[in-house]
Amino acid sequence: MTLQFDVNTVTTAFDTLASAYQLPEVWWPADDPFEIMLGAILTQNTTWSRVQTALAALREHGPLTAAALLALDPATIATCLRPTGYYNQKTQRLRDFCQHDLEMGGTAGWMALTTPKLRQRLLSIRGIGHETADDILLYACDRPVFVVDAYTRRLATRLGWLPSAPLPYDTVRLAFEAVRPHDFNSLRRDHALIIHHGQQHCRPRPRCDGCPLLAECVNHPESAQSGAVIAPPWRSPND
DNA sequence: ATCCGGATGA
DNA sequence: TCATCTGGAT
Repeated sequence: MTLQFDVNTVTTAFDTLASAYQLPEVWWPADDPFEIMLGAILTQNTTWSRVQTALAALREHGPLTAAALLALDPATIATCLRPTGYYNQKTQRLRDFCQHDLEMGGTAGWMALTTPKLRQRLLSIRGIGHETADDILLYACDRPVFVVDAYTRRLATRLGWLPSAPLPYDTVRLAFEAVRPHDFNSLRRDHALIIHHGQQHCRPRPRCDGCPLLAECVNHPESAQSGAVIAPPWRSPND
């Protein structure tokens, strides 16, 4: 199929989403950058509400700082992280991250690095992959990066922007960064819009009723562009 | 490709 | 009961 990934197509879609959804002014609320970093690690493969529960539980045992968290018994941390799932794994990851935070000299140390160096350093930490690193860059460190998550890939594939075969993370990130504004506020909004849209309509099993992007979705029969498509894979079993 | 866990809502 | 959840390491 012919892919359409040009600035006009992408801009139109984001503008449509922005008109369709009212998002909270602050998408990622937190008291400080360190708390955002913790949240970025804990939110892997879980819901945001469960991360909030876990962070609240951690706060019961002391301030959310690297030193205070490392002073806690790992079993205590694990109990707090239980609602987020993978609690043993995440306890280790959280402690690893706290160790790195201390070595960096805290938030000021992170902020002093250039974006490429910061990303490189984050990716070297066990438990921080591309998506988590970019969440931290964008939301904790105010860097203009486009975060690529499962929602992004799913939406872009269904819209006909990306091939169904998975592309490397940075390939997708750079493709979006080439067509989106390079300021962190815009990119935060983009990410928030994609997540919200992915939860409301473009779910693993899509809810196309009322989807604001129907007209631009090559995978939808009612779309003006539906001629470009292959059989929508998710329609085969039932539905 | 598989493992790592459990809460929540439909 | 089933689907989904702001992934990463092996």
